[in-house]
Amino acid sequence: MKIGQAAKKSGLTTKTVRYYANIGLFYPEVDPSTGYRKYKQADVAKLRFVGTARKFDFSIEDCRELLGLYEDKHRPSRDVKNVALKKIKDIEGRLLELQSLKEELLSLANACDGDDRPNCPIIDRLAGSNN
Amino acid sequence: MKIGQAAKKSGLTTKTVRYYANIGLFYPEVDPSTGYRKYKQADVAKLRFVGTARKFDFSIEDCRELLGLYEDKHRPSRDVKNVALKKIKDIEGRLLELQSLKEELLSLANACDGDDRPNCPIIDRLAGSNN
DNA sequence: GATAAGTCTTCCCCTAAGGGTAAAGTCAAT
DNA sequence: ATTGACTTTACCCTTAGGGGAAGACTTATC
Repeated sequence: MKIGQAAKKSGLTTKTVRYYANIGLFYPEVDPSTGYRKYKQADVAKLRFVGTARKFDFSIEDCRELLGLYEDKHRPSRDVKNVALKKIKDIEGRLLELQSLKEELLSLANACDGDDRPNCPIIDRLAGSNN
Repeated sequence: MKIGQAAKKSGLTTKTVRYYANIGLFYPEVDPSTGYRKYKQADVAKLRFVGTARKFDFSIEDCRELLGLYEDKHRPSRDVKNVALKKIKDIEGRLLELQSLKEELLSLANACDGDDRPNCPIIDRLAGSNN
């Protein structure tokens, strides 16, 4: 099938599908006479796989690795798990950072009257009255 | 003072300071004979202000707005608070997303033996056995 | 005054993951 | 043969700067 239908079936845009081919995430067959990319069912499965992995916040490079493991029917599940655990660590790090950021912003916002008057602890904090 | 010292005093890189001038976050004085940017103490304060705001995850455009409020000694604190509240909403959204992502990844990772054998619920999930 | 080191300038390319658009070639149906 | 939908490559755009080159300037030393 051509790229449009492969995109539709995989839930991606043609732009994204083309991008994945360009960066060599995997190479679809190419009709040499027209230059059109040709996608098989297995290719659509790979696209869906990558699309799902992307939703799980895996980077393209992670996806490249995961796709390799997906295609290797003899992979050690350990390898997959390691990729997942690394991503979990990453997410946990960001969670902590965002959490503390939110805390401090909340306490600043709570301390701010939010009225017509100019006095503002948020501005004060950003200006460095507390570093 | 010249850009290098202003950068040092504000804890930013010269690259960043120059960038802020280029995008018009604020315009330092420029010596017309040499083209050198000249920073005053007040400019360093602005740089520090922006630097701190950036650590709070405010975008450059947010910083532009906050800087305007910072300089306006008659701003309504409401305006500042609104910027902060919007950012808090934003962060909360990301927190929820990351949280649920982490949950699902964790349960997948827990379900994966992580040994030499190929069977892997993580791969299965990404391949769409559960959408 | 000359020269070397350090600092400044602009300019261009790079990042992640595509989105938007244009020009040109192709396919299917009329 | 023509129309309209689809495809191709190619270029610029996004965030917030980082890296580095080439040339101008400054400061210190001789």
